[in-house]
Amino acid sequence: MPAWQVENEPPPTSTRGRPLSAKGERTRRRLLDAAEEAFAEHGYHEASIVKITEAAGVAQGTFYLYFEGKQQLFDELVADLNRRVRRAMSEGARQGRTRAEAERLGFKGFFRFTAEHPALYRIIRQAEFASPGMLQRHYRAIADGYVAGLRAAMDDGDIARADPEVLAWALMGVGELIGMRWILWEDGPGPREVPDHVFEEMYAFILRGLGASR
Amino acid sequence: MPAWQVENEPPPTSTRGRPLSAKGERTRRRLLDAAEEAFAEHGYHEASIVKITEAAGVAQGTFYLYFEGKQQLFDELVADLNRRVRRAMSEGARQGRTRAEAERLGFKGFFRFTAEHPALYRIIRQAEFASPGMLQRHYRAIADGYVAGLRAAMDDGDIARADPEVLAWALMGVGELIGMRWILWEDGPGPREVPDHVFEEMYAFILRGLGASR
Amino acid sequence: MPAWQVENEPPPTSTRGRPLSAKGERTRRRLLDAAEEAFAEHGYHEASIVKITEAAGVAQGTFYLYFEGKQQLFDELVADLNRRVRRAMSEGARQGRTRAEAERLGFKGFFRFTAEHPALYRIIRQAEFASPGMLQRHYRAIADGYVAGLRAAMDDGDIARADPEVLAWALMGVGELIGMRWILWEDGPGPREVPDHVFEEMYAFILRGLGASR
Amino acid sequence: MPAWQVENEPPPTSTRGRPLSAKGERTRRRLLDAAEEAFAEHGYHEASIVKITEAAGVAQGTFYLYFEGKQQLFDELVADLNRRVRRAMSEGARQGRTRAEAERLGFKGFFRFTAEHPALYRIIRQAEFASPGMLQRHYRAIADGYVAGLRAAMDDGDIARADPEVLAWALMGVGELIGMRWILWEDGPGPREVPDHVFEEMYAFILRGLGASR
DNA sequence: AATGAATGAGAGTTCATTCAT
DNA sequence: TATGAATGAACTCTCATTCAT
Repeated sequence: MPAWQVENEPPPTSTRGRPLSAKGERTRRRLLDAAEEAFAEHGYHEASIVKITEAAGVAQGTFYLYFEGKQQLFDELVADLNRRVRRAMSEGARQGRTRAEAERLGFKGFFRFTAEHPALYRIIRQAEFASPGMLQRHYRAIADGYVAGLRAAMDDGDIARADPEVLAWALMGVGELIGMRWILWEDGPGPREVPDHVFEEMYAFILRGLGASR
Repeated sequence: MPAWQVENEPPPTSTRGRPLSAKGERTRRRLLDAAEEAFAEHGYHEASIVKITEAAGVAQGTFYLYFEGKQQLFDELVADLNRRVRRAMSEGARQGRTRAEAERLGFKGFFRFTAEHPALYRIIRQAEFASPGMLQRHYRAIADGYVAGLRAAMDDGDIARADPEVLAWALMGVGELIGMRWILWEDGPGPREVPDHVFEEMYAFILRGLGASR
Repeated sequence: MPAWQVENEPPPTSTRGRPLSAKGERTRRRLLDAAEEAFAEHGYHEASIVKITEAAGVAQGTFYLYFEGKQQLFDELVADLNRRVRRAMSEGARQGRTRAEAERLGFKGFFRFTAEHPALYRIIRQAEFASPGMLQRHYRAIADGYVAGLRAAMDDGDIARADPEVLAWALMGVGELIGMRWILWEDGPGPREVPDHVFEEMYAFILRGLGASR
Repeated sequence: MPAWQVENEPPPTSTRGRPLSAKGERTRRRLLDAAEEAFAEHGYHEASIVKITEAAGVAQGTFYLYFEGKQQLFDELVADLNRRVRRAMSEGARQGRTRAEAERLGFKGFFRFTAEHPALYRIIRQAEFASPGMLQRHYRAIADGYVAGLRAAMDDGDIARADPEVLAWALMGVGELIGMRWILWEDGPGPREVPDHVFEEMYAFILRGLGASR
């Protein structure tokens, strides 16, 4: 029941389609990291190629050896982040010995990831305009994971029967706004997780909402 | 208990101190409407002043007679929309004869408004970068309404005791993602409300989650 | 028999379609002139918008108030030059009292124009790649004028019967390479016409070739 | 009287002084061929080194082992094509048993070559800006061939006395525009020669124009 | 002999904003 | 109150060329 199982990603290639040398792969990674930070800090439009390449320590032209353009880079970043949250959620869930525990840890995984990568939120939210297709794919992929988990839980009688699609989006919404409020907008230095009591209150709300037998 | 009661602020009707003539007010309104549509359709950056003034049928220079710049226009739009959703929610709530009914109708009001003004979502979500301060104010104002309502309901024993701040953000999250999924992303022509069964499933989830006594 | 009669051109407008103010028309003219010179001197690709606007004494952005882009400017220039050569040829021809004289003066008109506007050659020849469609239109329009004139001359028995389309292109070729050799490539300052004896030798060749009765 | 006899220059086969190995020569040839096609199809500026090396199947850096730069490559291509047209014309002429026949076949040779190598036209015409010096040399070399042939014909009384330089450029012009119109611009697949009747009409025009005794 | 990652100047174009009218 | 021509900085992207391997 690692509901958000992540497909294997293809090895990175250059714009011309050739596989990358070790050095090339390093450069590409530097660009991706710089871009993630720039997009998260300034937003899609203000994060210029100049800023990104400067931060990565390469020339402007170099950028186009590894990405087709700004848009494609952004898309790739969204896909990458999506893969990574889902992996974080799955890995969290896998730790649980009971299903109930697994679900709980999946949620925790989500918050832990967003605490460590606030860029997730900030990049995803821009996708509304910068890359609408990717945005929908992102939510869809997470929703699918929830739907699968919820359906299994219903079949086992762990939670009340209800439309899992509706519940899935409700759960995502809860996670999204709680995370936004207590992780993203909490200032001060360093990564910060959702405070325990907030998590507990939220999780209690969810369990009751789902009609959990326990 | 119109929880999101809107302060009776006068709509801004002056520029550089001088009050606006009737004609001026009309021009200003045309610009605001054009901007709302442009921002919603193209996003903050792609919605250029040229596009906006063209749609409003005025010259580019005219724009700067009514607004200090693009940013200030956007801020004003966010504030305006915020006022309008809150009024829609309050008005919904006011129709209810019991508190339970009021809450339910408040929620309905929110969905009705977003169905009629998809611009709300699309503009709010951009505010993350285009106007971070306004974004927080927007959510804060809605959360405050929920908090007040929830607190009252707890006091009356209608729902279980819990941290109303957490619940408020959870509820907003549910509304946001359900609306996004079933209003914003549902294509086809014309405004479209959340389907009934989705609303019911969602609302049942919420009631259970809040521990509503019925 | 002004065979290259020129259609009336529409009044110039701005990019947004509005008719131009007097000042606007002056700016537009300055840009066109600067562009003609730049294209003729440096060729399509080397003639950058920066060079053109600098020569015209306006900012880069101003360019786009009057033209959609570099390509469209170039096309317009080709159309403009085409119109002007044809007018020069027609006006030459109109001076002649007999048809024979008219033809001769039409040819003279062509050479006079190219002497005064070497840009014609240099711009037309680039059109091969910069704007293939315009290039064909240019030659076609001139050829049509020749065909009409030749047909009339055949009907009157002034020249031998032959395929006028072939003859037209042959005549254009003669004019083009003679002009290139003796006008364009002749250096030294100032405009320079084809030397008299060259013109006479060339024209004798043509008359014989056409089987002119005298 | 193979008027356009080509000097027996050895094809260039060295770089930086060192003679080329067999493999090197093959690579160099591949680059030249790729370049001819690229220049003909896209024009000087659009034919990038990337496109050329890609088409040739070598790395970008390899290019600079064989050529000093784009410009020099282009010059060499022009020289090469010039040599080849002239050879084609000479070889055509050599087939003729009488001078008259030789001249005619020389012309035919020109058209046959351009039919098989439309790149000739397209590359030459770009030379106006890409390599002005080469352009003049190209026409000069062909004109010289015509001049020699015409002078000989005049001495033999085959054609009327006239300035051979003027006639030479007139003839080149005729060939150029007829070829452009009926070879280059005739679409459809595959190489295409000038239609017979066009050739005949054109050639009759030329013979009359030259005052050919036959 | 060959590679291909890297460069950086320069291209065309957009756009918020100003200001003389 | 309204215009719209003009600005110029900033943008994304291309490309001939170099050079360490």
